[in-house]
Amino acid sequence: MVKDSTTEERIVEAARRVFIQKGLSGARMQEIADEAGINKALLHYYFRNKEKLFDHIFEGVVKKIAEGLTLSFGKEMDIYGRLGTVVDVYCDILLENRYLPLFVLNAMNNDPLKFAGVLSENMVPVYGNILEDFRQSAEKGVIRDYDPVHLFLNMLGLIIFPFAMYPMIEKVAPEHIRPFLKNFLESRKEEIKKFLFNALTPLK
Amino acid sequence: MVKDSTTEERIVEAARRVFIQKGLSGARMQEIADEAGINKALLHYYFRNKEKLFDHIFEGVVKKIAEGLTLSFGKEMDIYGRLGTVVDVYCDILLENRYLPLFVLNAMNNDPLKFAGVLSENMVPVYGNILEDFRQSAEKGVIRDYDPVHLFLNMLGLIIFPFAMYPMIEKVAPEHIRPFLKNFLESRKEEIKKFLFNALTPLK
DNA sequence: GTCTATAAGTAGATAGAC
DNA sequence: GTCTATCTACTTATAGAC
Repeated sequence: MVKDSTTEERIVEAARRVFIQKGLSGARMQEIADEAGINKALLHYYFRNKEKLFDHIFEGVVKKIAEGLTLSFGKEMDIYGRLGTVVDVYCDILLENRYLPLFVLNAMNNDPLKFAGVLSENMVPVYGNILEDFRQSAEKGVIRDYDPVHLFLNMLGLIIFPFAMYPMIEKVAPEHIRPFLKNFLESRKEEIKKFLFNALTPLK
Repeated sequence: MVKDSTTEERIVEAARRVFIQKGLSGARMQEIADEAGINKALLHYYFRNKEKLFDHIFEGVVKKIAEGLTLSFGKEMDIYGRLGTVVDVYCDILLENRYLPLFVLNAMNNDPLKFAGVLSENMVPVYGNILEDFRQSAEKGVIRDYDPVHLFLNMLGLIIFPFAMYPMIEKVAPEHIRPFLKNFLESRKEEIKKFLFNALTPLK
């Protein structure tokens, strides 16, 4: 509980922690209130009900991810430079919060029609960009010929899945291998790029 | 509700459907009872409480996955044949139930210490096998030189992640592209193998 | 084994004082 | 804005008849 911040900010931070870890149905308003150092009534004063609070958190999370990715799109690059940046930025985001993938997937799974709007609104500009790059690069022969959608999902899987698994790996890892785990996640960036680029580079 | 099966069987089937879709905290005993065509009291008669019922379902799901994978390990093959089989079998399992990845990940996330035992007990024999194969093949130069653990996670990400995303894609897809979606998932098998093998095959 | 009825506890939400 | 106290509804779990 950080004291020099507004009540609303503290609520949002607390709610983010709890919702991200436990999901909508698993989270308790009481726990969020405790984390924020206030009481339940005040949660309702600021956000009316649990659902609205969750929606607010979800939108914030998605916007932050999209924003991080968009910022990395400024400069002109070839496809490999660009994908390298996507991998790096995405991994950095996930390194900071490893529960994000499950959080987003679960929300989408529970109420797709509701959250699809938020997600596509924010992510389509980013993703559409990459897809178009894949298409053009394949045409020019700069990368091997894959279906762009498959290729795109392959990349997301390489980046996101290990982070989605990580929280559980971390908790069940025997003591003597713990020190290696942090390095392991850090090294994923380079490993993903190596693997991805090997699959992409034409034989010629 | 299938009539010619024991009550316990119907409970287990109903519970599997509901738990897999909604998770532990999202599932309601009432809904499971309704799905099974019985009443709540009977659930408790057979499984004492919600937690024990969930544990039973989780173990069954993990065992079934492990079993499917193990069966495919009978015959001798080179690494590419073997990985091809793993991809095919895994995809077939996930095609039948696309909610499986999220279900397992969430359970592990909620209570890692509890479910780690079940998971490692069943999966380590299978996964250890593949890891060892990676190690030896890299040594022999049959595949490129990757860290086996990274490589293994890469493969899992390629296979599992798109299926984990699929339920939501399906529900938000506009009408006119629906017909393509089923084919898309089917075609993942071949796309994964193509991508994976391209990344693995040494340049020489 | 299966049911109805109900107990016991929990969670989200509100009323109203300060 | 923030609190305490409380309401209402829901959920798991049990008691007890058949």
